[in-house]
Amino acid sequence: MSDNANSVNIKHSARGYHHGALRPALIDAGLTLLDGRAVDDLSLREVARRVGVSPTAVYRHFPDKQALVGALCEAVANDLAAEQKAAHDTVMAAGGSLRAAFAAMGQTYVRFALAHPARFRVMMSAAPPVAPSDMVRPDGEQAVNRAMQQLRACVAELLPPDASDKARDIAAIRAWSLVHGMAMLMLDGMIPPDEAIIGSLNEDLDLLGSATAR
Amino acid sequence: MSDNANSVNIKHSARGYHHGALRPALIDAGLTLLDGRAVDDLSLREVARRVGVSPTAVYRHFPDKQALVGALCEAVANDLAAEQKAAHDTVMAAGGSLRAAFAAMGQTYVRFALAHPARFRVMMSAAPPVAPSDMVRPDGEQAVNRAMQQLRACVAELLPPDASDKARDIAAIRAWSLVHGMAMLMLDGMIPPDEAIIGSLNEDLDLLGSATAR
DNA sequence: TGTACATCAGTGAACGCGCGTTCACTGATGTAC
DNA sequence: TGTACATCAGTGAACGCGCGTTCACTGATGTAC
Repeated sequence: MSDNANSVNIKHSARGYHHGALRPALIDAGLTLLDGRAVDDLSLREVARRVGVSPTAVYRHFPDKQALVGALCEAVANDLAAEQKAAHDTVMAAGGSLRAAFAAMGQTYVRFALAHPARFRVMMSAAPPVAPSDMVRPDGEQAVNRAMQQLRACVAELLPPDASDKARDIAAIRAWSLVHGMAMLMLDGMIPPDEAIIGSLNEDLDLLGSATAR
Repeated sequence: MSDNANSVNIKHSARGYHHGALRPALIDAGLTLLDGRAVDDLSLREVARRVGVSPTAVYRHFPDKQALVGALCEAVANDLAAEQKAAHDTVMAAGGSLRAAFAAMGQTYVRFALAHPARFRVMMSAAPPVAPSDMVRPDGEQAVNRAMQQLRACVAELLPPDASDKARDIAAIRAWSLVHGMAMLMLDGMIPPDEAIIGSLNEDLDLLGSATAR
């Protein structure tokens, strides 16, 4: 879905696109444009332009710009989830430990962020920053969280059977925080995007896993 | 500097502000406006408006908007550094361990982000997101890093004397990543901003300290 | 102490820009009889 | 098979908006003689 397919020229008839073909094309164009632009520099008009369609046409498929961005967010979350799953499965298929598979997922997370900074950021913008007054999650942006279920599931398996649900939650949050923080600091240029640093996650994730087992 | 001082009405003469008084007032107004707006919704014109000055006046003190934002970034970094130092010193003064002081700094970091989401974000935007082509840090935005020296210094003290420089770097990066990731995930509404979760940093930072000591 | 003058922090009007969104419309597609 | 018609995904012009930045300017301040 996020493949760099040249989404222009998929017109097939004078009418325009085959039924339902414009929506995925718009999402694809949006993702492609995000490789080079900052998140806030992405405009509805630009997406339409890239697909070769008038800005108005977008409104046939999304109620407004926010909905378009929401669709982008979901697409990115799905891509990341797929890459994480692949990393996990590859390690397991090669006879690796569950912990090794867990670490591989974390490293995939960071590498994904580095490979697609703006996509990664738009994914995190799904849930709008908490407003000062309402800290409650506005729900509806659960695509990312769905993607994170894998991580939770993996963490849960790493913990001893008698671990409480709360212990599992905390462990997952710790792991996600570590990996997410490293990704963000690298994206923001605060720490160098070195593979050596990403590699150090192997040990950390291990630690986080065993530590919470207590 | 970031205190919520009412920066309007500091005019003293028909001429306008006392020599050099506008610049800090603009920074102060910018910080205040960031409590309620998203980072990208902050405009130069709005900052000027709040101080009660024409947009053009800003250009007497900053070459362009980016310079204004850079000044905001630096101010926030200094505020955070001050709060971290205070947290550290308070623990130490109460006879706490160096590790406890270290953990207190980390928790202060997260709480600061929660208290001032947009300020925190503008601080991280100091270094523009790494462009696809040039991964090199554009330097000049070292205010944040200067603020992080404290953390590095504290981590260094926690490590055994024979630890290599690289080990110290990695340890500091781990700690910063964990704490930063938690802050960002909370700001983005991905995990609840619970004090219980922030409290769990006590154990984690401990672990990171001892783990890297190996 | 007074006058002439350079400095410089402000003003206010204007610019061009791209944006998200709305409107009335067009014309091909697919369906009912 | 042919005709009438509803559907609906597109068009293109237009809107109002606030933005960052520029321009020529004004007028108080501080200094030199």
